[in-house]
Amino acid sequence: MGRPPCCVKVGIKKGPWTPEEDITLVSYIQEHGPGNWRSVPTNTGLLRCSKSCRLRWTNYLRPGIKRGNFTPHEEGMIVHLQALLGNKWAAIASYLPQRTDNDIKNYWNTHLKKKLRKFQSALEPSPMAATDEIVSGDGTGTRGGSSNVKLNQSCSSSSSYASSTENISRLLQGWMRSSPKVNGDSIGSSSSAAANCDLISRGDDQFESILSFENMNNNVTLMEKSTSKGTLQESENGGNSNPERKQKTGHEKNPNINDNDNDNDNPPLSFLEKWLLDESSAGQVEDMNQMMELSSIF
DNA sequence: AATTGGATCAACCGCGCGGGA
DNA sequence: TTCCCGCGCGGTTGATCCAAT
Repeated sequence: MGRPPCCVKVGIKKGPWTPEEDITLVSYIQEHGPGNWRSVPTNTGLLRCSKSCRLRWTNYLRPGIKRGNFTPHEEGMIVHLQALLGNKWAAIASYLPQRTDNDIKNYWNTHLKKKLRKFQSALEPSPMAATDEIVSGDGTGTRGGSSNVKLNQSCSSSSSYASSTENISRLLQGWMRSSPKVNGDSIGSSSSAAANCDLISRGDDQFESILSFENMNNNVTLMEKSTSKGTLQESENGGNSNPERKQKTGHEKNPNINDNDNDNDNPPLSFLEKWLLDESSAGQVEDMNQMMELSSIF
């Protein structure tokens, strides 16, 4: 019954990736490009299953990935898109090309859900209000429930591995210079935590805001179409600028892309976004205003 | 200084879909 | 038409970090 796990083979390694494994994988993909994951472990000699290789690449090593703090703008977009699409993290990630679905999912589960919960309890100051899940379709309980929202620690909590990822980043930078733009963005930076922290500390929020906004703006019609039909149909060229994230049509378990409860339970989005903005650092106001305008479209 | 418990995030698991044989 | 395989997605887990006590 059911398919056996992909990693049942004896000798398949699990757990955290080592810098050496990362370098092996990156070197291979530099040469052959991403894809054909089945052959990656065989050709590289990595003792990992194909799935693990793909995941490592898409969630961590892929160029153009931004790690670290989510900007208020990004938060707003995620809240928007989550309300619109439900827990379709891959679809949401396609509107934030610098973020991975895993990142967004984690950020939602650890930060935004709490914020929303707080927000709802602020709206309904009943002692019972805060106990319920805000968004259904989420289904997962969060571990812990403290309102102590820590900002992203990935910059400060440098491990011994961080310096190793810098090496990988250097490796990738050479590749980026000679490769076509990834995901249509021209960040061209690295996947390393260190390099990304640098990017963030330089304050490139404005750039990403513009990027995100333009990306979203390009998809207004698409999303309108999608919602009116009740199914998510990403266009090949418009919505999904990430070639690795082609959304399969008809892949949804539930044809309703909106988790039904969202419409009823979530507060008005623009109001919510304002609140999110207040909670977060100042700045981004103009972009957020644009977002507000955009939100009225929905 | 040691302990404890919450927060975070990388990685794994299981399932469904699409394409090819 | 059916079956098998590879891929991608969403949910969940576990290791680690960090702040509070």
